[in-house]
Amino acid sequence: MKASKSISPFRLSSLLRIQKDPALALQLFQNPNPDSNPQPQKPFRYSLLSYDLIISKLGRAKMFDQLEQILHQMKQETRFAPPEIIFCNVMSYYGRARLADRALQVFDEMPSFRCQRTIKSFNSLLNALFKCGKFEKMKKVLEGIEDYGTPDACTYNILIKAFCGSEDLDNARKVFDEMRSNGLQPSDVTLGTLVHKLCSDSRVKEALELKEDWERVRGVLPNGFVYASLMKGLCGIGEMALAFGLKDEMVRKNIRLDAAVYSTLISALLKAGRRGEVPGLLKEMSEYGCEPNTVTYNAMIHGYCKEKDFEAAYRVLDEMVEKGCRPDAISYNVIIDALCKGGKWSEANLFFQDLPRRGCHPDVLSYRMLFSGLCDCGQFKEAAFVLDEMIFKGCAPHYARTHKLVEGLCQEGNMELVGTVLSSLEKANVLHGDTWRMVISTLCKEKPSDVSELIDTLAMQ
DNA sequence: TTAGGGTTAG
Repeated sequence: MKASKSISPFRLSSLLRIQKDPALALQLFQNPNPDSNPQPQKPFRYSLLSYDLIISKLGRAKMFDQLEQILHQMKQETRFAPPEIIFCNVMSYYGRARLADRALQVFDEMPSFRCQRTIKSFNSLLNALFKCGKFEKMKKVLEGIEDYGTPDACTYNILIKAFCGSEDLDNARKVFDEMRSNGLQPSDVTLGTLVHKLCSDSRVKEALELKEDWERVRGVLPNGFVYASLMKGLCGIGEMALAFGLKDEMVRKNIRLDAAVYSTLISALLKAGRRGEVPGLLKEMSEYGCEPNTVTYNAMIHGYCKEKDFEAAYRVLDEMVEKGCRPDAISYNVIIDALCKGGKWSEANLFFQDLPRRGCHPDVLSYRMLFSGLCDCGQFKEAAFVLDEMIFKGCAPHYARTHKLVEGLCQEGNMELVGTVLSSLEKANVLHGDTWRMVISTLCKEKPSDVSELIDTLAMQ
């Protein structure tokens, strides 16, 4: 039998780059020569690029345990010292996943990878802590900033964003002043942060003035981030014509239009009942070489669901898959919520059960929406089943809904299921005193003999 | 993918 040729490190990185499925990419990384005959004697020499690619794929897919394994493997490599950017990215993934301790751990371990920490990785850690809401830890980390370099524009932008997010505009202003006194010019990123904050506080007029001033006085050219925030703010106060005017301004000034700008406008059109204008906008988007992404499709799904046009929403979902754009939890949650609110609880339940086949794992909101919908539709048995599963998956339900479920079951006289639900809630530590009192009061009225049995059952859990 | 925007609900 002819021996098959082993894959080269270069070939592996090319294959990893085009593999969209992170699980398959990991399989490929772990076993780059599955058909090799005989099996190679020497261990595979992974390139730094392959490490970078697999780490980014696992990070984006939130496959953190596998990512840690790859990091551990990379630490054993003696042929190279990994570049700082890999660790910056990993901290960024952990920040987005609200895993502050893991981000801190990565930062602490960088020297053991023979990687020097500069202000760049310091900024990544700072931003990860901010995303996790760990403001006290941010302060503590900032005390040691001198060990890693001088704060740069990125450091200041993170701090401005953090103070804006915690409504501490005085400190945001102080950081801004310090940035300038240290000779650093505010950038389009700084502008984007401030405009976003003003718009989310409904101070759209001030945001527009700021954008004009910065462009005229400081020469800061607003980018797509700035425009998308302004457009959303304007649409929110009913000034859609002005929002569309900003899009024209972007074209005039040759500022790159992107999917976020169009997603904002499509969402606004649908909220305003101007569905007929959406296809034209999609066509224009395509003419500017800009493809719809998951957010654009989600805006359409939401708009069609609001109109109870579920067929159109399903068509968008199919189109996404056809075009290689992966639906996310929001795509599905919007449909589940709308089906429930439209009384189509059975269809919502079936759709929910179908999620794993569609390659999507329900999140806490998927469970809460279905659970709430089933309670609202009076489908208490189904709701109890979903509750059990969501608690098992570690997703906490809202008190008002669980109370309504138990109340519904009490009214139906299904005390056996009440017992099961109460023990599930107790196990998840979300059994509220009012719910408990309501059950006891119902039992005392209807079946006093069952009270001690229920207490015994719960005591045994 | 060291910093900034756009889609769901609550």
